[in-house]
Amino acid sequence: MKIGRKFSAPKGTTLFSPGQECPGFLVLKQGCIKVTLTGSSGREVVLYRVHPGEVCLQTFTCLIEDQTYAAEGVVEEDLHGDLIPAGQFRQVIEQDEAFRNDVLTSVALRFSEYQQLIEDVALTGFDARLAKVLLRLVDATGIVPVTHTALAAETASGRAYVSRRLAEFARRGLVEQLSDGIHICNAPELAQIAEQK
Amino acid sequence: MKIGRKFSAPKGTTLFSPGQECPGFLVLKQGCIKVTLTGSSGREVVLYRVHPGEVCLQTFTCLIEDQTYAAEGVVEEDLHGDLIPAGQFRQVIEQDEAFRNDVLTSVALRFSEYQQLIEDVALTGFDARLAKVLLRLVDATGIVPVTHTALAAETASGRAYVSRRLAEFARRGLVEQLSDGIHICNAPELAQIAEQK
DNA sequence: CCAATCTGGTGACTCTGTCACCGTCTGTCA
DNA sequence: TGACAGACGGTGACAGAGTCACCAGATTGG
Repeated sequence: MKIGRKFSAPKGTTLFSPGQECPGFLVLKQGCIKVTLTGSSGREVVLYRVHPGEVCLQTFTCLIEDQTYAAEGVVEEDLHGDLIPAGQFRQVIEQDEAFRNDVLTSVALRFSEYQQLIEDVALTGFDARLAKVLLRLVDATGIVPVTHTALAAETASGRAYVSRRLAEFARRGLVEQLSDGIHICNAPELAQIAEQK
Repeated sequence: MKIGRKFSAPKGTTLFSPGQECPGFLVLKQGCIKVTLTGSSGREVVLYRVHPGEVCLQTFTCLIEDQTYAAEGVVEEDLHGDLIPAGQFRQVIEQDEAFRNDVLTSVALRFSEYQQLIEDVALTGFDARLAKVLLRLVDATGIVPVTHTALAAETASGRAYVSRRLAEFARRGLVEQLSDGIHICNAPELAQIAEQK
C-alpha cells in the first residue's frame, strides 16, 4: 500500500524542536534520528534513537493529542522515509493492518525503553549507566567514537563528571582513552559494572 | 460492544509484579492503580497512576511484545473494569474503532507523562520535584495526606532527604508538618519553586 | 501492658554534578 | 606563517543529592 510521500533529510538536520507544529507521521526507511531533551540550564539528555522500521514517537504523540513537540530531533545518519500527513494518520491506521501493527509494536518497544531509562536514571548509579552506554555505543573495532560531552548527554550527567569517572575506569584498566574515542579493554568487567545497583 | 469479562479487585491488591505473565488487557472503569519500579536496593519509584478511562500500559506492552511485566501494580482504590484476554486484544483493536482510539490516546498520554518524568528526574532539581509532587497530591482541604516515605517514592529520591527538604520548606513557611500529613501554606511560592531549573 | 511496626529527625558520611579556569589540539583565514 | 576561534578534555573547589545508622515518638495488636 502506497501511503504518504517520500521524505529525505541529510545528517545534521534538525527535524523538530520543542514547540513546533507537527507536519505528519514519519515512517523511517533508512538512517537514524536522535531524540533529545534539553533543560533550561542547557543540559541535554538523549531519550532514544529511531532506526529504520521504527516510529518516531514524538510525531505519534503530536498527532494523537494534537500537541506540539516536547523534544528535539536531529538526523544522525542520512534519512529516507515516508511522511504521512497529520490528517491521514487515523485513516491509515484504521485501514492498513500491517501499518497498525508496526505502530503498535514501535510504541510498545519505545515505551519499555522509556521505562528502562527511568529505571537507569532514578535507580542506578552513575558508573553502571556509563558502562552500559559505553557497551551500547562501541563499534566493531572496540572503540567508542564519541566525546565526553556526548557521553554526558547519553548518561544524563555532566561532562566534567564523565571525564573523572572515565579517568578512573582507565586507571582500573577497563578502558583506554585515545585521541579518536575510548577503547574498551575489558568488556566483561564493564558489563559487570553495568549490572550493579 | 461487549468485550472481555468483568474484573474487580479491592484496595491493596497487587495486580502484577515484575516477571509475571500477563493475563490480558485491563480497561479501567473505576478505581486507581499505582504503577511502580523497585530497584535492587529496595528503593521505589512511582511511574504513574491509571485512572478510569485509561489504559494500563504495562498490560499493553506485555500483550504487544509478548513480554512479562517489568513493573509492579498495586490497587490504590477499589477497582472495577473489563479484562480483555490476551488472544482477543489484536482482534478487538482492529474491529472496535472507539476502543482503538481510547488505547492510542492513552498510550500517547502515558508516553508524554513518561517523558515528563524523565525530564523531571534528569534535568530538574530536587526541590522543584518535591514542590510539584506536593501540589499534585494535595487534597481539597490543603493537606497532602502522605508519609515522607511515600513522597520519596514519588520524587524518585530517599526518605531522609525528603525529611530534610520538607523541614527547610517548613522553615521558610511554605508548608507545615501535621500529624496526618503536610499542610500547604503557600501554594503560589511552591508553584514557583516547581518551575525552577 | 509490652512488643512490634511505622514514622520522622539527625549526624556524618559518600556519591553526583557544577563551575570556573586551564591547556591542548584542530582548522581557518589573512 | 601566525593569530585566532572553537571544540575538547583535565582539575580544584564547591554545592547538591542521597545513604546509612541510629534515635525517639506514635500506633497497633496481642
